[in-house]
Formats: sequence, structure tokens, C-alpha cells
Amino acid sequence: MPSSSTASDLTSHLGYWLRYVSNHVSQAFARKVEVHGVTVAEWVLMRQLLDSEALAPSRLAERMGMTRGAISRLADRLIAKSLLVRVADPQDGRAQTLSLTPAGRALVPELAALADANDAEFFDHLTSKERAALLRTLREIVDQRGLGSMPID
Amino acid sequence: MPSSSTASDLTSHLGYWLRYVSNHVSQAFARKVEVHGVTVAEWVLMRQLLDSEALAPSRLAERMGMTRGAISRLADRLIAKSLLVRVADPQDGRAQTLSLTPAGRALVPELAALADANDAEFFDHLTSKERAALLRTLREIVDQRGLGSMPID
DNA sequence: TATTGTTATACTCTATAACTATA
DNA sequence: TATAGTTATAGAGTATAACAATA
Repeated sequence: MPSSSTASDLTSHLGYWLRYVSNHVSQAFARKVEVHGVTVAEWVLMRQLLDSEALAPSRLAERMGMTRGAISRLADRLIAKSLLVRVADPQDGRAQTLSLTPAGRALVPELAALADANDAEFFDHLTSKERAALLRTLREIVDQRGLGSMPID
Repeated sequence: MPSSSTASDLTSHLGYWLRYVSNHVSQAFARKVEVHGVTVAEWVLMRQLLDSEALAPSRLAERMGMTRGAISRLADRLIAKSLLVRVADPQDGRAQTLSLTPAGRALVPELAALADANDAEFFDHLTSKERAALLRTLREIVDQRGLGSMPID
């Protein structure tokens, strides 16, 4: 198929292909992690906390591109599963911090292994140059568009 | 391969970045098309029909990677908006076909223009080589994984 | 019995907006 | 008043499974 310059040709829309591939990759990953009783969004939150020890819900909302309300309910579910704890900030009575329980921390490597397996399943047939280019391009979009610092609320 | 040796490093997971960028691109597009009263999934369905005149729900389910039940409800909403019609197949009493109404057909170019604008917003700062490589890589993943012909149900 | 499609049910994800408590 | 967080409500999207009609 020739690279079309036709504006209304859906097959030329990068956004369309991105969504199509991403949905499949995420759905496949969701099926893998559900064995451990967690969802993809829950995994992303847990992974953020592995690096940061403890984070305020509002920080997580920024990093994950979600609203504070969404983080609140995501946290509720993880707390119900004993993977997360909410701790009140002694300095500021309004503030809370979220951190992993030992059980939560122990689960992260297992989920990370599944993420590796999922990546392999979808991207291993690409050359290492293609993979590197894809990662670089995606990161470039995030940087240029300032996606990590959007006012979501 | 160097990238997979840091197994538990989330920042190296292509699936993670794909999901992150795709979610932002789709959300931005959703905000654009909601002015016209449609969602992203509804747009994709409409666009499929523009090429095919009329399609069976089961065909659409395959092409869009959704279940037949999901297509059924998506179609219900578009019919309620008078953008789509359901027609019984005279040959096979079980079969139905979906096609755009004139109003639906007229709306597609407007939505396509928004898709173009959204693409420009997120991908225009890339070089044309980068854009071409991204599109080629995404399509390659679809081809290799046979994503267009998955048994969803 | 198999197939096509719809409907019922349930759950995740998300947003908007109202609300509470604290600053 | 402003900020941090939660909760209430609503709607999209999805899956599984039950169901109806037809083949």
C-alpha cells in the first residue's frame, strides 16, 4: 500500500494505529496480570511507588495522567488487596502518602516479569534498531508535548 | 540484547510507553470529536463503514478487535443518533448489516479532519522519516501478530 | 447443533463536580 | 479562600454468558 497523502485516509492516521496496537498490547497484558488479581492501571501505580517509596495521591495523578479522584479509587482497591497503605502526613493534616506494603513490594518483580514477557510477545520480532527507534520516538512525543506535566483536574 | 537485561525497569517497557502516549492521543481526540456528539470507538466504526458501504456486525467485530456484543451496543448508540441503520439480510434471517445514514456519511469528513488535526498536534514535530518509521513499525506489529484476525469472542 | 446477533450483568477506567478537612 | 483528598454520579468500553431466531 502506497504511503497516502490523502488526509481523510484513516489508514494513514498514526493515532489510529497507535490506539489499535496499544489496545491489543494492554489487553494481552491485562490477561496476564489478572492471574495475580491486579489490573494494568494498578500495576502502573505500584511501579511508580517502587521507585519513590511513598508518594502523595496528587503526585501520582500528575505522573499517571489521571485525576485525583481516579487515583483515590485505584488506591482503595489496592488497599483492599493489602498491597498498599495510606498514611496521614503528620506535618499537613490534609496530606496523605501512599506506599507499598511488603506484600505489594514483593509482587512487583512478578508483575515486571509479566511485562517483560508481554513486551517480548509483541516486539521481539522487531529488530533491535526498530525497537530502539520506537522507544525513542515515543519518549520524544512525551517530551515535546510535555505529557508528564498536564493539568488533568 | 541490552534493553531486556534490565528486566524490571519499567521505563524500558515499550508496552508502557505505547499505552501512555496512546492514551493521551486518544483522550485529546475524544475531546475533539465529542463536539460532534460521538466517541472515538464510534468514529472508528463509522470509518470502517465508509469504505465498505455495509457490513455485518460480526465483520466489524473482527476488524475492530471487539466482541459482537460490544459492536451491538456501539451500533445502538449510533442508530439512536441517526448516524447508522440496521438492515435485515433478506437471504439469511439471522444476519444483519450496518450502514451509514446520509447524515452519518456527511459527518465522516468532519471527523477525519479532526483526526488529521490531532495527528498534527502530536506527531508534527517528528521528522517525516520518524513518522514513516513509526507507522511502518506499528503496521509490522499488526501483521506479525495477526492482530486483525483474532478470535475475540 | 451451529451460527448470528442481541441482551443481561458486571467491572474497570475515566471525568466532573460536590464535599470534607485543613491551611 | 485555597489546597489535598475523597466521594458521588455518570457514562464509555469491555468481557462473559445467557438468550432468541434461524440455518
